Amino acid sequence: MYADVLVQYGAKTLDRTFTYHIPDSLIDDVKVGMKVYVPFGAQKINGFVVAINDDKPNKETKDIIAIVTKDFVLNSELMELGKYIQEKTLCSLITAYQAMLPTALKVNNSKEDYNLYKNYVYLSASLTDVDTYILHNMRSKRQIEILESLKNGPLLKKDIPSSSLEKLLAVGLVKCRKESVYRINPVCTDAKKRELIDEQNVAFDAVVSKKNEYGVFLLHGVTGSGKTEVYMHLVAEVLKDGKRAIVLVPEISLTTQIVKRFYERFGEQVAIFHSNLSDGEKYDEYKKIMNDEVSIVVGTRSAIFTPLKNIGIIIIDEEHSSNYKQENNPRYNAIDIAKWRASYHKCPVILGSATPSLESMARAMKGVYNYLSLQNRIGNAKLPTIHIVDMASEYKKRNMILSDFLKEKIMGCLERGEQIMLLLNRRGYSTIMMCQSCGYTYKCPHCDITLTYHKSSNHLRCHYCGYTTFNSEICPECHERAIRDYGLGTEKVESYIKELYPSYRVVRMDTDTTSRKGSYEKIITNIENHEYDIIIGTQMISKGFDFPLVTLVGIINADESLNIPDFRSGENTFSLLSQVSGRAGRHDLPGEVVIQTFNPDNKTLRYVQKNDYLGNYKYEMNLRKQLRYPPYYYLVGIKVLSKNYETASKEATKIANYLRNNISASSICLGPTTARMFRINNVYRFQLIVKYRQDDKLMDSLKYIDSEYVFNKDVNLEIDIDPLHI
DNA sequence: AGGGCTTCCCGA
DNA sequence: CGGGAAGCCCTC
Repeated sequence: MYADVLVQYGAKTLDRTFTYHIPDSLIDDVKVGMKVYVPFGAQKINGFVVAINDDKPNKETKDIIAIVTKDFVLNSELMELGKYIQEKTLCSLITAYQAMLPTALKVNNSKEDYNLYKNYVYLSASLTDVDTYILHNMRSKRQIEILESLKNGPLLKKDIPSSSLEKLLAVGLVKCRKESVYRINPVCTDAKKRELIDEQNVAFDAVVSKKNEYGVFLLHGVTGSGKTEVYMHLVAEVLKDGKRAIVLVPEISLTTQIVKRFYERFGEQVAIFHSNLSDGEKYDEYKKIMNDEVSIVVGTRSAIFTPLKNIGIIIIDEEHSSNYKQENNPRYNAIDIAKWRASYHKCPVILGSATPSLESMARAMKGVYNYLSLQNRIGNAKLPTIHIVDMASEYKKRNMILSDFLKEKIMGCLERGEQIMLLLNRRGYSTIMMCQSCGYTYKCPHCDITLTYHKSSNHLRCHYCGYTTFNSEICPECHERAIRDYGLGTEKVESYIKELYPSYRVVRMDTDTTSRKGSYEKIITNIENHEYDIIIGTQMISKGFDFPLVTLVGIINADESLNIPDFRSGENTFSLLSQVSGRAGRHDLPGEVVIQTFNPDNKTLRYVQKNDYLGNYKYEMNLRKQLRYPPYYYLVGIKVLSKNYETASKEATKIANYLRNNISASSICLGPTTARMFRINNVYRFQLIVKYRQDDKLMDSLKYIDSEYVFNKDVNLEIDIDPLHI
């Protein structure tokens, strides 16, 4: 027998199988989807079996040396899915499989055992023998106590004093046993099920009536309308049929609150899966899923690849989030994967959002998706009142961070003992360092970007290549002592707020304060317990949070998001601001939102103020139509990278010419232009954009140019199909 | 990807 | 002539 094996390296040059002979000793054990150890040239490396057959190949073969992980096999559904990812994202097949596997099981990983073991002590003699021993040793109180306890089940070795244990082992009454245990053990607290109300029931029934077929539902529900409760009811319904469910959330921060609710309701039936788990934890959860010990997986993007069988529903919360798209190879979108898997299992996909992406909404309008809507907040809660403040006049009053209006609102809130959230979508202290005298700014010598000031270490750092230099107060250009920081970061806002409200408790939530394991959960608990009055944060505070005492949301600088030069900036700003506004007044207390901006008449902001999703949708759709952007056109982004400026430019032009001759006449190829970051780490970057509606030639043309550069060491290509940013 | 074989360049 | 870096090619 022979096995077709993919080798562990992701290089495009190796994107094909190699055929190995399966030695007799392994013939019964080698299976498709297994990791094997093989000789490869002069090396010995890991490979991944994708097919087994018995025709002898013309070429000479070597023997598979060993099986790497005996108890792990990728199932046939996921083997198929890998091919889809390869086809869809133009990555090598092994890259697709690698992306689907947790670190512990990745093909290039040779560490064998990720199990966590505990030592147990258990009775190894008959109860009669034990009781006889007890009768004869009445003075050994400690030993008797242990034996009595062991009658009810094994104990942890570490809980037994070693002197007693040694004695009991010696007389042969007990034995030790090493057992693998799970690191995460949820507890079901039997939280009582909340009943669904009117709109929720309509949505629920609509999905249930089509629960045994593939279909996509867009659940458009305003913030606070109880989407999560609908998800939970749907999951419960699916479990009743003996099927299973995947629930995706966009970021780790959101898993915390949603996982808590799923644990409370479904307990140990739930596995959690996100990249903040340790390799061992992820391995454990993966194992639970693989062994059919759980029925629900809650997690971020990568959770879509977990080997859950018999899936009855896939739910994607906050479906508009850009986090579902992976920004490096393979550039897949979890929503596409969800649709693929749902269609494989013939079950529904639920896309939930308060601000659906234009793509999803357009599909719902056309009837491609089933449209479901939740228009009202639960209970008495009303949507918050939104104010827009013009910062131009505030700057004249020297109010650089907070307007008088927002200060007034904050004070009122603090006096009433309520909580405040302030959003600023930029971490760090300040954006740029500039000389006030000559206008010099610090730039990275390797990249096309200004350096960011980090106050705590007094360093200037490039966020792309990591270049770091000391901050000097003297301008290297004109030698004046006039270097000043401009622009706002969360750090700066935090120190300003602390100065302004010294007797109140302030917390900052951004990647810098939440990166340590557990710190995130801790901050959330502390906010829930009202140990903080003011919460300052980046967009991570915008989604999903439900704190009853938060009644005021302040957006420090709405222009930050509005000014990003991307065709999606309007859409993204609308959803960011709507989402964060939705944090205010979710329960009995009414909420208010203050948006600070230099563009008070901006259309997007006005739609946010009126809470007019549909108005914004129509406005944006009109722009997209005129500019031929999604959802009217599909996009492909192609980046041409080279250390040599001329080479990059020349090759990009060559590719553009090739494409113009080899795509459908209705498609458009733009460029080449320099990419937005035209130099990163001394690599020059040119960019092409293809816009198309339907193009039978495009994929083959892309594959062709991709293959043309496989062996080119001076030029690298990055092809992004359906990019979120260009 | 990475190891081995070939080539090519420079100092002696 | 020899060593070492650089390029090239192959891997079942």
